[in-house]
Amino acid sequence: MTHAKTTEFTQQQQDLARVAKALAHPARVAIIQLLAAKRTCISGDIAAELPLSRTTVSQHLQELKALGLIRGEIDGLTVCYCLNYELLQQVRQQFAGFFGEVAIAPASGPAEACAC
Amino acid sequence: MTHAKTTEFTQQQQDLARVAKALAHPARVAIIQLLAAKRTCISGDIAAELPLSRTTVSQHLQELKALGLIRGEIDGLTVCYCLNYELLQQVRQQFAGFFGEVAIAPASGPAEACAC
DNA sequence: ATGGTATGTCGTATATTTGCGTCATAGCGA
DNA sequence: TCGCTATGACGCAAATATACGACATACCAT
Repeated sequence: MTHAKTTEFTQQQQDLARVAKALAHPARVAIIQLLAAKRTCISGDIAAELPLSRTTVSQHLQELKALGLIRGEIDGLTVCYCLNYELLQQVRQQFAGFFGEVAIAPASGPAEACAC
Repeated sequence: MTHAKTTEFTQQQQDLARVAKALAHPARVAIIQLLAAKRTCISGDIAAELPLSRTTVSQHLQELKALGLIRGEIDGLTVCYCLNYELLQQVRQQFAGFFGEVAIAPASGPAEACAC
């Protein structure tokens, strides 16, 4: 009985893990914050603000874009990256739901054995 | 000017990335949800519910414990794993703050060039 | 003590992530 | 047209994450 594998992970769990992974690197957190703070969202400008090479920043941008969290529109020579606020709101709800389900102390639940 | 590295990542960004990484795997999301749902939080029981070997689940538990999100108390032969609700609340606030800063559409900001 | 059970640790193999240099592409201006 | 600049794509190396079997430990019941 030591390993049973009765259930698979739910879609909800996989979705949450996917978006969490997008935030699992300081560079990507910083990129999102930068895009939220500044109006000028040019890829090159972003790279200049981060302690990473332009190539690496571009990769992180692609990852965020693949998830749909940011959008990139070509504007002549430069590329304009912007946040996808609709999806961000959705993700915010996703996290809020998770923490609402998980972060509330038992308080007045049924008695249990575990005392920790 | 292509790579400048003017700033480092802030502590806030690193902290958020660290907790996000903890949620970046479906197994760890599932573990937290299990601990929140059930009162019986024995390591073996947890492993039986997941499509992973007991060893792997134990590793994920160690990762969560290292971050402080869960606590493990030895109870005779078995180990009682419980959520650290205080820290979870803190993390919830951390995410709420991040999304509050980032997920709100500009609406009536100063005019900008980018139309996407 | 002895055996059985529940758990963590270690070593290892594979997959993924991260970071960056180099190249290719594509637009802009002289 | 001819460079020049901004940017993504490709390939590679190092680091990290993931998964698991085999072993070690510790506890309980007999």
